[in-house]
Amino acid sequence: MPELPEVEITRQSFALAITGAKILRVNLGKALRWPLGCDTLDLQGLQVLGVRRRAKYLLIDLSQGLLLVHLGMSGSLRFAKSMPERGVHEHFEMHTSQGILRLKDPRRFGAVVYARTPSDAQAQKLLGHLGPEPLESDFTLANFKAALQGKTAAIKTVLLDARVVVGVGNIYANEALFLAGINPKSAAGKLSAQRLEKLLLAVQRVLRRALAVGGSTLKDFSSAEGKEGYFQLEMMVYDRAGEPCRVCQTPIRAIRQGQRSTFYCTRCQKR
DNA sequence: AGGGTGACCTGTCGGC
DNA sequence: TGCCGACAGGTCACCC
Repeated sequence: MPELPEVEITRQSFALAITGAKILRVNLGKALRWPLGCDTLDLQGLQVLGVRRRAKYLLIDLSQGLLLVHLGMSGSLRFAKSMPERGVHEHFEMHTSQGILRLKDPRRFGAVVYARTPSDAQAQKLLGHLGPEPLESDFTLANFKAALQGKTAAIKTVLLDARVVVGVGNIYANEALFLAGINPKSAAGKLSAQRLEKLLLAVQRVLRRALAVGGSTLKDFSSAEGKEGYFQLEMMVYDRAGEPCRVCQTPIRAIRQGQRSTFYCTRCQKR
């Protein structure tokens, strides 16, 4: 489900409400991708200082250490004063003095990991290699160019590489390439500076737009308050195989790249 | 070192 | 109706 816009919308939807809360009790369901990294009792009594985002991770700062939350492919968080009984796919639950936080994740590719310090080994493994935030000032043309230098891999695949830029997943990689008029199969290292700049701006534009409309709700994404997103209504190519291009009417083509679906317009994205 | 693949896990959907 | 394969918003580990 979640790429940068969905993760950021999730963050915004509960950060204020949970800040200042005391952790009362934590319950776990089935195993997620990685173990919590501490006893649930260790979290009791800690206070939530705030919620940040790095790449597709939510960082819940605590009075001691922090929780890294990743939504994987199918995860969503919910925060509310009270909730019905925990469902089969709700594998993490945190009762606090200000409400209950729950992670629902049917596929269990997501995770909640406790890091006692920023240098925690698991935290380093997950966050240490991450590249620039696409909507922050370190995502510059010079950095982007340097990251793609000499790469022969297809630009679509490279856009999904978190060392190059974080937060861009399959939907927004497809959409950004369309906006930039770039063929997803083009070798990343062969794109001119001018075309790279177009792509950089397209990545930012598509992410900002998705943020503005609450993210994409394809199947079941919603914010921690239960609000759905509407970006799916504006998708130009993603999941539109065979449908007419919204610009030139050419049927959208679907191919596989790196075991992921790619969608593009053969006329608007020639090279 | 870069690039490609398999693995993790559950649910859903289309085709026969 | 039922079964089976393909595929789904991610990313790490491993191979060459």
